[in-house]
Amino acid sequence: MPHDAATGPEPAPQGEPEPQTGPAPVPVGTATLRDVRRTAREVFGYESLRPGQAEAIRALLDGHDVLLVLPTGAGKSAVYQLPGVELDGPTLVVSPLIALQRDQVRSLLEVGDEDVSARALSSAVPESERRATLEAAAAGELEFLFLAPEQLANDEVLDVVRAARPSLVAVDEAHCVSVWGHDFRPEYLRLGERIDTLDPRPRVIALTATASPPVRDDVVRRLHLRAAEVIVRGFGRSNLVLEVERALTEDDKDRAVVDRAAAEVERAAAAAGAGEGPGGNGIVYVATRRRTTELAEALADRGLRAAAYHGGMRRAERDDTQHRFTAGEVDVVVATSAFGMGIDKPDVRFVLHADVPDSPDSYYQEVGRAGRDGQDAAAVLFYRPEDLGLRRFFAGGAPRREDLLEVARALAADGAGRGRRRAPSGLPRRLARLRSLVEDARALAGADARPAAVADAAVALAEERRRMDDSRVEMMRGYAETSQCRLQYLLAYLGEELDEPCGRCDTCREGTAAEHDVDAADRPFAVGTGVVHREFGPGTVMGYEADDRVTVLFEAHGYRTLALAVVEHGLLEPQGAAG
DNA sequence: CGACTCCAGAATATTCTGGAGTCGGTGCCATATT
Repeated sequence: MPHDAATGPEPAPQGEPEPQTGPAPVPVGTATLRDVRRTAREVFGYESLRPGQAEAIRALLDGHDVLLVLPTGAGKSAVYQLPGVELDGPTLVVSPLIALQRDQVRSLLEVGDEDVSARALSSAVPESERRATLEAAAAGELEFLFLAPEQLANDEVLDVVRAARPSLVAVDEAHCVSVWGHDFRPEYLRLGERIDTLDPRPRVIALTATASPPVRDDVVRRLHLRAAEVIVRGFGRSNLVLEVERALTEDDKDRAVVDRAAAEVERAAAAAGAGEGPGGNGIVYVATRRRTTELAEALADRGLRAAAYHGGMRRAERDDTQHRFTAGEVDVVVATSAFGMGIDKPDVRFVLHADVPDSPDSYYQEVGRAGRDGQDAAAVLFYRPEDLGLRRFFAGGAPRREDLLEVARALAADGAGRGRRRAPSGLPRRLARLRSLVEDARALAGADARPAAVADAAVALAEERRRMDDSRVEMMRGYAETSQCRLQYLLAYLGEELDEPCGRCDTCREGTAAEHDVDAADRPFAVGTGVVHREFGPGTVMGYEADDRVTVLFEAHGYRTLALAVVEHGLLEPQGAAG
């Protein structure tokens, strides 16, 4: 399934507004794919466009908005850089991290072409430089402007961007829209509406390396992508050797992690020494900041060059650790999920998870940092069922109804005055992050609904999201406990069918995967088709587990793995069939 | 949900047990204080 339209079989998760596909595509300017290929050669020095790149660029030129899901290292940046240069007007690049913006600006400036100007705008930029950037953008002298979505909440910045009349907006790491937008960084959910205020409305391309079907759907709808083309290029990574190691106690688990890390480092060094391998180092992911330092010390006691990394460390120290990792000066970085975005190191040889992550989405994202050079890389999850507790805690946290009511009242009061949208006046920070949720609830309940009704709808919506998050944790449990091929399991979750077991993961090596590899013809529903459950409502078949269970993504209940026996009892039926 | 800390109290003279309470991830920005 390399290429599917946004209107394809994917489910509409959660009771959110319909995607705003808007008018039919209108070709942008007169640039052709041939022009782009010439720019690729002459300006950027690319020999040719790779699979996915040409497709995405052509869709953009034809007037489509695009969501491109392409593995890291497959040249995502070029997909906005090339049309950015080719199209008249500047390109706005929305990027989640200041460090990432710096890297991207640097790599563009290294192209060394006078037409390729690039600057970033953030709180880290000194005032004088900020002025210069705003003036250059307003004067139309800037080809690429990088910023985080929060910058667009600033009216001065938004006005300048509007005046610059960008022809293209690129949203990099676009899974952040869905993964972070709902609570952590709500400005991600405002992006779509901010882009809509630009006149003429630019083309939009969203780019990410990892997005499961509901995440893709969420990104398309939240960014208000128009005439959207969703282009997905292979997740399949046959060089990742997946494995799960169970432990009874935390101490046992940590010992196993240290042993394994030491063995992997030794193996990589030996292979490099014998000229038979690329060398390289690895990452150990943990769930808490505290454990980063604990495990890094344990690894250092083993004689490894180990460093800790988490979001609470000082900027300079984080940068230093990341640099030493990239330069191969440390063997292992022990990190929370803060580590990784923007790391494009080809020879990461192993990614160990000392604690289970919150979802297969996160897990794939994190193990996907290993083996980008195509050489074998180990992805080992050290698993205790108890560790899922912390993940459930993070997934929990329902907002209080009284808070939702307060936000609903503030929104209702604000809605009276039209004109440019502003943050509801006087809303404390604590409540500001509930705003998107309440706005979604208002869209469902109707604009005229009373605040109390909106608050009720928001409670229901929050509950639905919590079920979704909880079900992702359960899917992670499913991964850890499955006896089928782990790669098949992960890829099925990401919406991609792998016909045969990978033959390399632990369950394949142990033979349990083969036992459960069932002929597709014996399955009651094809993967990707719509079904209706008597209790859970409509959903989409995501995959099969063992030979007696089916996993369905329900719109209102998230992922559920059901015994196939329920089909015989009529609990689960094809969509459209009469109940 | 579960790991950890703190403290009271019991069993014994320093250590153990259990209950209560706290904390746990990801980053932008603005603002106040050194």
